[in-house]
Amino acid sequence: MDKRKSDVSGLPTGWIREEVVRKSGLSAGKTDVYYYSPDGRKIRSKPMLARILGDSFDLSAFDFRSGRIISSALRKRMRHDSSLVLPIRQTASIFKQPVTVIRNRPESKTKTDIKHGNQDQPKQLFWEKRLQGLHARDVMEDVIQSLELPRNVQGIGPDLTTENILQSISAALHLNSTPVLGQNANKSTLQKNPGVHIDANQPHIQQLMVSDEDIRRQELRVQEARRRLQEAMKQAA
Amino acid sequence: MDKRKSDVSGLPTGWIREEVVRKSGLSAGKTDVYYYSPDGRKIRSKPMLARILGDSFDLSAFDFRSGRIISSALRKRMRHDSSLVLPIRQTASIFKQPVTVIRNRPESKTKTDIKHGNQDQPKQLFWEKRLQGLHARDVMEDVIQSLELPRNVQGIGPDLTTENILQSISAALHLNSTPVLGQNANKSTLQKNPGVHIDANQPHIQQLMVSDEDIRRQELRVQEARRRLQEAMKQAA
DNA sequence: CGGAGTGGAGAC
DNA sequence: GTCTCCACTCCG
Repeated sequence: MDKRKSDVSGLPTGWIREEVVRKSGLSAGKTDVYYYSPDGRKIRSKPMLARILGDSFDLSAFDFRSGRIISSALRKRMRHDSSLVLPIRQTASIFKQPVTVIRNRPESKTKTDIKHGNQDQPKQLFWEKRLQGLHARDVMEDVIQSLELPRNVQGIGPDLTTENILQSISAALHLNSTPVLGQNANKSTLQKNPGVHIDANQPHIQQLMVSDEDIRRQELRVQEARRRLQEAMKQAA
Repeated sequence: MDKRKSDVSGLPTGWIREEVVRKSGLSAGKTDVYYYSPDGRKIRSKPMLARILGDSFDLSAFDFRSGRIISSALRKRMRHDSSLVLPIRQTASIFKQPVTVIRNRPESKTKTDIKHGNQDQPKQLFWEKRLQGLHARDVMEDVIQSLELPRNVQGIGPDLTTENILQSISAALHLNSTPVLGQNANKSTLQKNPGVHIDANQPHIQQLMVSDEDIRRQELRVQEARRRLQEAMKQAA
């Protein structure tokens, strides 16, 4: 069968994404994307998804086809004919605030300008640093310890904590529709001029090799964890 | 029961169409259409119908749901990108004949033109007159006499024979999905400028009133015919 | 009658 | 042009 199911990074847990290739007809070869809600309902479009999730979840940046959060969702709004659009400031943070529009050049010129370049909201290069000093705590108010990173995962940037690096990787895994690889430029180039050389779509780690040995070691770890879980469940039964 | 059976104007004689209304579930109120072949088989879809009729009957313009020939079936083909479509003349009678396409205006202009107005094949207003002088004959080569029309069925048009009027009514009953009423404009207006005032979707008769008395008289005639048939079958048995 | 699968109008 | 979304078909 030409189907694939997978978890969905952009939705609450329990949602499943399915991709079905059309096998015949005028649209043969095209794919349809479906979601299954935790209670098993099949969802065939974003409006239908919005109806089921209700106000509990903000879908404005959710891309139905890819199943990911796309910050460029904004781009769509900017394509409207500016003469028809209400005078609304076209940025995300204060979205829907009325503002005054002043037009003193031909409309077509204005539209051309808007089209150029990346329409995403600017992103701070090291936004993770704003979270430094904040900690999740358990019910006893004790700080929850962070994960440890493998030695070959090397952060790139000024005074990044292990948490910062994890935040950076986590955000990339959630937001990217392209592979998450890390920074391509070498460390000294990056430190000379981060504003120019850092790839803002990649996490702040050096690119690294994952060897067959790494994969084998991880498999063993998973097997061991499963064995212990099995043990624990036997004890409970 | 919510069923209706009727003859099918778009199929060879002997075929019966049935309409069944769904009574419950998510699709309550929707109807399913079935056909019964002359030998009693139940047909549930157009592909199944095509398989049974084989090449003997062209279903391309047959609309399964309504049971009628839809000349606008052509419209679908005309929407394709003209650059991808084989050079085929887009008219019904010689459909699928290769022809040469000459383009000497911008393609967008051509497409815009195609979109406007009715896409059905043009129809001669008085095509029935081309059949004048042709007669069905029985095995003895004698002309089969036409029906007589009731006095209140009045033809509208130049020198229409009784046969012409019957042909016109018959075609309308076969092709229309709307009620067959006759011409709405009055006779003198029509004769002044038929090209403007004739409704090509209606037969060439004046609209007429059918009274309760007409209906009663027709019922009596049918009852009499049935009685005579019953008589004849008794004689044969 | 349900539902997978496709068609196609409308949005972009 | 391409894509989205939902109505519809067809068969279980």
